[in-house]
Amino acid sequence: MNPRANIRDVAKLAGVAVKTVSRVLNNHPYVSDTTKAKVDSAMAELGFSPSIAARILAGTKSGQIALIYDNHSPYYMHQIMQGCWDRCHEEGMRLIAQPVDVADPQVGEQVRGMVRQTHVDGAILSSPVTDCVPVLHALEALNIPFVRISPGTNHALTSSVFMDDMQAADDMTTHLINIGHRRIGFIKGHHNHMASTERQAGYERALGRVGICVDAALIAEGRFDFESGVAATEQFLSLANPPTAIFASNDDMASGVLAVAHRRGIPIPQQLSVVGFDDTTLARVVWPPLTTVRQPVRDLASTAADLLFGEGGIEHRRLPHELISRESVAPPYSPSSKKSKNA
Amino acid sequence: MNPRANIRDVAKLAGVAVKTVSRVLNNHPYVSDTTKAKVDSAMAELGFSPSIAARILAGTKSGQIALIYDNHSPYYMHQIMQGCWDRCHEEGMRLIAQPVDVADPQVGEQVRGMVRQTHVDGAILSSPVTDCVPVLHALEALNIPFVRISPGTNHALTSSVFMDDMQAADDMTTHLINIGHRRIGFIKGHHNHMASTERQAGYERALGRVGICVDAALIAEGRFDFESGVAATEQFLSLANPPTAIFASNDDMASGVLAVAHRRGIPIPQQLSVVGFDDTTLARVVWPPLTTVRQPVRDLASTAADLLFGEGGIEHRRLPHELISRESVAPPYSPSSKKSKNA
DNA sequence: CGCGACTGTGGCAATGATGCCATAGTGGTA
DNA sequence: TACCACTATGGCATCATTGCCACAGTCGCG
Repeated sequence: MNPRANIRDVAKLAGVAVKTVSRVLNNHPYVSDTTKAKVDSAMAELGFSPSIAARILAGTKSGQIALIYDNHSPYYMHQIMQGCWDRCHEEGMRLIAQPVDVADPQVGEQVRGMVRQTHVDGAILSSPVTDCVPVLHALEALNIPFVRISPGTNHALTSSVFMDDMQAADDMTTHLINIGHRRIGFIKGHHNHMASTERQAGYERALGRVGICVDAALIAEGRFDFESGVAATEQFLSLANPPTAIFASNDDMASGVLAVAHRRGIPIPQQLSVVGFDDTTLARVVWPPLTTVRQPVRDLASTAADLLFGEGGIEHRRLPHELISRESVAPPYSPSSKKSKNA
Repeated sequence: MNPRANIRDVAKLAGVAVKTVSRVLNNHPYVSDTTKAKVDSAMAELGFSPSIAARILAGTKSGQIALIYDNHSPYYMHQIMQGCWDRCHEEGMRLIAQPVDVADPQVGEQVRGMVRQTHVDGAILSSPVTDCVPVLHALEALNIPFVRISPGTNHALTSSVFMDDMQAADDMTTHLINIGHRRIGFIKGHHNHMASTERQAGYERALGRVGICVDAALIAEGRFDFESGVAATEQFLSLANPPTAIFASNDDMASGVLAVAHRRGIPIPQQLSVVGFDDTTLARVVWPPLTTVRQPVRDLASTAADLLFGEGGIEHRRLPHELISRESVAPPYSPSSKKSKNA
């Protein structure tokens, strides 16, 4: 229990060379079982743990990877971190979580400094950093491998993991159509997330397939937060011919829809159907629980770590989404006669 | 833009000794302005950034601190991280976020290994790690400074930042009493958080002050999550004489109360008042928005970092809480006659 | 004028682990 | 038998920076 035993102390106690201890630490193949046992017990006795600093300095790998993010959704990031962490832990890697500000003009320089300082072996990028050009340039220049979670552009550049946002939005929209909705409001996500565009495209594709024209009045800007969901809903409900269902691009905004509906005394889902996207915890705790698309966030993150630790070839992995039906959807409200009117 | 310029390259280009460059890097007092300028421009030209690995190895400080946590509330942790991060960033420190499992018998050993490996200069502990004995022992043995956020025990041990949980719960309970409530259900927090006990004590103190007996049937176990809020509420509402208000020890559980009420068609706040604790984002996005106690989480975290960077004397800082009134509270429901009955 | 305090700079050892090369024993094979 | 490949281990330089000590010049003061 020496406050700071080093590899030399271990070597002395075990009666072997320093280099041999190093081999044991790194699971080098050519070490006899008896030697390994001696070293292991010496390490245990001294309470030894290797200094990453020295390892970085002497070796070529640091055993650390960075998670670079700029996402303001706590639920989402919590899951991303867990997924990365779990996989890193299994692999004996250390994870360095690095928040950045993609709008900061210095962001590339900042990432570069971080990588140079910490000597991380690789990086995982979470949206919207995945499409932040200065960061991508910096990482390419540094020549370290990185994997992107749900990138929107440059798919060929690096390995990536993602889900099919367009198909998922299409599925959800189709679900609403099948139930009978014809006027479906859509709240876009933050414009700096590529997924926003994809989800909108899926929404429009589904409408187009059944011959419903896209009505610009039924598409609102959003920023993935509660407040923008509220604003968009106010806008929709003030229309002469308001939608019978609202599809928000994430659960936070869908909660905003619910809040406005509650305030106005609009029963959900009887008079207005509401659906979200992501299936964060939020979707379960609001009232009514939200029908939403499950995005396998944690799996995306751990798969990203997988790819980073893997062979190194560029690989793309699509993970399946799932439509989660809860209680926020019902057939459209019809006072008496059924008149469906498009555009 | 050499991929890896080192301090020697900088020294050569600037025409000074390596040691002088080191002084500039560390803002050492005895460096002339002209020398500093030469060195700075050389560093800029080479795109130099110092290797923390070498710095750690050679020096006594690493410029890194650890945030050790085991909290399953994404909102809470998100704010804690932000607060720590902001303050560290200002100070030029690197923050290493380290999730642990306080229930793991190995947790002490794990923390010890982490500190030894990363050479962190100090640590910030978030509840419930603040009261995890193996971790406390490990950190003491390692002899590094650490600050605890909202610790429940051993206040003398280290610096800490906290709020007055008991007083806050007392304030909230008193608020409900003042509005007219006499039967107030209380949902406890997770037993491994010391704040749970404090909050319960505040609740009981407030009741006691106005001569209301504590009714064991009106106190339910909880675990700080949505589901336990649901369970506790079901239990309360099945009583012959159910409470007219429910005080949940955090916002997640309060959301559980709302969900049950909505499902049963109980109008809130007209027939049941609901209050939470923490004032996380959740309190604003559920319906109706929750009256709750604002816990200054982010400030707690940045203050913790402050204390860690500060003089080193043991110091305790209490941050103020605030009662946030929203729309989940109203006077108790009285069908016709007003009969208040205690115990 | 001489001494001490302060300012500004340089040289060298030390930090803890790995990379590369060397060495030695062992077993199979032409 | 000689040779080679493979297993198992050791020795030493090396990574990039800081701590400690030394040294030179300047300034103020008794």
